[in-house]
Amino acid sequence: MDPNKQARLDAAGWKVGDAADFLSLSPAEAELVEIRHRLAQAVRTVRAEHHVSQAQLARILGSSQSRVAKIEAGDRSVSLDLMVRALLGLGLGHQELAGWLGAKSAA
Amino acid sequence: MDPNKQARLDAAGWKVGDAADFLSLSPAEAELVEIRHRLAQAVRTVRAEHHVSQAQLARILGSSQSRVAKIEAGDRSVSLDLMVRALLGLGLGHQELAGWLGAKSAA
DNA sequence: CGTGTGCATGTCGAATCCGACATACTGGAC
DNA sequence: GTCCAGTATGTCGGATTCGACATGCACACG
Repeated sequence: MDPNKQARLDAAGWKVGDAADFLSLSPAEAELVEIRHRLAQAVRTVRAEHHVSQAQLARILGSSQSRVAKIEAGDRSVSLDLMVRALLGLGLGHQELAGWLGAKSAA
Repeated sequence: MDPNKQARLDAAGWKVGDAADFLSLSPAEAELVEIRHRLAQAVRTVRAEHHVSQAQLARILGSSQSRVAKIEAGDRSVSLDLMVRALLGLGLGHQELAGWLGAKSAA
């Protein structure tokens, strides 16, 4: 979070934590959320780099545009399986996948 | 594959390919198989290192021993989600997960 | 020998996730 | 302004995956 914003919120009497604090997630649950978010970002980024529309990716996956939109939105109805299949469909291998999982966040 | 073994099979008139050749999988399908195999291995290895039984891990996950066995066997009825949740339940974070995904295989 | 612990496999009803479709919102071209 | 491609959101019936349980096998200990 932007330190300036945090300072302002502090001054206003707000407690500042992350989503895990707020929802009281276990460490494992928080990690799963992080992973889902990273993969969702990866799909959106890689797809854009390849100049592929959601509809086109959907065809590659044998799915529909709406589901691709949900993948990138991190919708609750989307499993890790589908996210990973989307990335593989975009041509990534397991090594590159590991890169998206493990790389430091752009913050 | 062990080069010696391949040489022996060659001598016997066998064509030697990998599972993807045999089943004519697309690259993406082959990658998914690879990923599932790596995660299954990771669960078995990390669990053993922590001296945790399948039944104990099952309790951590809120699941049953039989499902943990299927996870480690790479059973078709097990999703990537469940495999990842198992690893997170064993205390791994997304970085370590990426390590298991991306590390070079022991061959 | 019997007993206990750990792991594997098959099957079930219930829960989740899927593709598909309808629909709505956006931003750029004309 | 009207279009249109791209994206987002909600819902549905059917497919997949879930936890649970039963059961079998192997191995160690007594």
